[in-house]
Amino acid sequence: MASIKDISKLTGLSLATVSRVFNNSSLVSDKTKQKVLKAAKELDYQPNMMAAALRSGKSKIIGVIVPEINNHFFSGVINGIEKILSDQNYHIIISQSHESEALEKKALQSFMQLNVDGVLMSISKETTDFSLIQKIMGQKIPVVFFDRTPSIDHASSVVLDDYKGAFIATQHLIDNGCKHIIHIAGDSKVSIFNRRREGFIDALKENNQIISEDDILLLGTDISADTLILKELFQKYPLIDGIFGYGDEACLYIINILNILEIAIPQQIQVIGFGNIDFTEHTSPKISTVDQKCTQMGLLAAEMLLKNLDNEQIIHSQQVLSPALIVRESTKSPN
Amino acid sequence: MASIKDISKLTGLSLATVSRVFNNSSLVSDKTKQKVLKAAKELDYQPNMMAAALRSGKSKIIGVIVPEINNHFFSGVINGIEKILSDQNYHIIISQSHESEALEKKALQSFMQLNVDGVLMSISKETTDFSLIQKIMGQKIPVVFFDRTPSIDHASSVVLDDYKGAFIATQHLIDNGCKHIIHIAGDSKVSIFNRRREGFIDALKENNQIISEDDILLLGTDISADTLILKELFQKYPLIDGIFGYGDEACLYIINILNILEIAIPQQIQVIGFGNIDFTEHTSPKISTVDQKCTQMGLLAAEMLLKNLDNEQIIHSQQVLSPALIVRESTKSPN
DNA sequence: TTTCAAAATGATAACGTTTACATTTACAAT
DNA sequence: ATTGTAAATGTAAACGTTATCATTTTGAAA
Repeated sequence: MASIKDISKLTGLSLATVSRVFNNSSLVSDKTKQKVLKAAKELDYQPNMMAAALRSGKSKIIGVIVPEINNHFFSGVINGIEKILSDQNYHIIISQSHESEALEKKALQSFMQLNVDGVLMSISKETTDFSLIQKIMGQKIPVVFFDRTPSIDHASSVVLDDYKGAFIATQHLIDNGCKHIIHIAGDSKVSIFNRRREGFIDALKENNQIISEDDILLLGTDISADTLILKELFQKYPLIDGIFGYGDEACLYIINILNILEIAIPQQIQVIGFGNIDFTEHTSPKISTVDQKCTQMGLLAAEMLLKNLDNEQIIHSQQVLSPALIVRESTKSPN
Repeated sequence: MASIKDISKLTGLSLATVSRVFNNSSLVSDKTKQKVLKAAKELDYQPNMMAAALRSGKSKIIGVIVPEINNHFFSGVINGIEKILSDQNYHIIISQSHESEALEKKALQSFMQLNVDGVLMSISKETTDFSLIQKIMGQKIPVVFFDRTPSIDHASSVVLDDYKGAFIATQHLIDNGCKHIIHIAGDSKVSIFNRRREGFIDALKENNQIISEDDILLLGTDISADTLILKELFQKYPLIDGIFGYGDEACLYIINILNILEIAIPQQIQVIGFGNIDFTEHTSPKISTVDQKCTQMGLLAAEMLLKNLDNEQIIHSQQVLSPALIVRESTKSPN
């Protein structure tokens, strides 16, 4: 592999000037610049990131941690992140926490050894100890959280207004004439799922609808058991006419159960999800849902990080994105 | 950040011995080893990968390129890769080609600048020029391809027997009594989709079933247009009783259309897919499919790479995995 | 005690950059 | 012609490791 030294020899210029060319320093004449670039091409020179990183202290690597890459939402965020950072010649290293605090810690350790210039992350469900994250932040490495944020002061973050998303989804069902709506809730360890639940409850309250304990269900483990649960619920409350699921997968699952119970969607029961995952467009009926703006979240998080990479002092800011209602076939169109 | 130098000062040992401790060299006494480790803990020492990589020429980084991380199959492979490599203290850097030759090239360039020790990749649909890949292989950097392999001599690879998978899926339909099966084909630029088509054709031939041009369709762009196409096809050939889709998403799409056309699955038409993506278990009916052994593919590819990382001379080998039939509700059970 | 090999440690030069500082060159102003 | 200043280039020391070679220590055998 050719190095800067070889270019220096070939052109007769010093190491410093050659280096300056690749860092497009202003204090190098156009003539020598061309000479260097020509030699570089001739020798098929590839800059050695490791050496540059070692010397400069800047690795040009950004570490990204998500719970699972195989998740429509997170991979959408990653796409947004890539769009911004690869333009700025940053290398991105993606790690998965698989919702494990230990794996998340391991990834962060790895990032520190690799001397990443910044971190973008969505914390795992399990994580309760933020000391390592705070240590990294203490070392003046900018960190931006997206979607799932830790309870830490002075943290930069981009999140979705999950409360609002749940609220507009529920409001949509109410506007469509639903009088008795139930909610399939997500893991209460995840704060965003709790906020969706709150949005659901408040939308009902604001419309003077009554909610009982029975109206919020945790399903998704065993389809035959869950089918029975729902069947009994429908017998107990025959007026149920709307379901708001905490996620699109949950809706697919519920729709499956409703099909088994031979309940017509949206005629008898209207169903709305959360996420706007690709498959919602390909199911029958197509699922109404709430778009999470994943790509935009990635773009914003990356931009926020970039600002802190350039600036000397780190500025913390919190951004909240508004979700968008997507009406398809599993709910009626409001008149 | 504490360095090896600080440990050296604190313990009074030379840089060399301290370094040896972290590379668990055999020629360092147990006593000094403990002393060094204690000092390391005290100073919260984190080895600097960049420096080590620069000096040793080994970055301990493996580059992985997949077309899309948001794809059940590829993310499954990545999980397999991670399992093997993170145990061996390798850092994994994942890039997406998004099926673009240019982005794939960019990722490879990036890998070279980062001095990756090895590459695991599945090439993009678009890629026709393998010169950069060959250049990397020429530099004695081991490369292992998975799933989608280039037409290159002396390449290590792990692939699925897509032909066999298509064959057993089709055979399953025939065993279930299907007399007229059609195939929803995938992009002919992707060789694995072509092999699936061949497997389909050969299974029919072997069972003395007749195939016409009409029996292989390319759908998936416009659902109302495709509904019309299928409606006309079913009118022309009322005996159609089986559909083999090149992928699970295609099946979801087809099932959606069959629902619109009010055709019963599997009573009137049996449907089988390819991939065993999570959602196939949550649809109604649950989709019969072919498992692609994605995690196992990742495990094997990573192991193959590891062997070549240790060995001085690179040994090329090709491994072919056998797919497994998964029978669910969209096909009948064979008697 | 001496001898010698093996085990353990040390000194030091790399690896390929960047960068502070020093030097040279170019060229306008005197 | 001389000076002064800015632009361009050069020198050399770092960055934190590893690896070669040299040196010391250890401890068993003679």
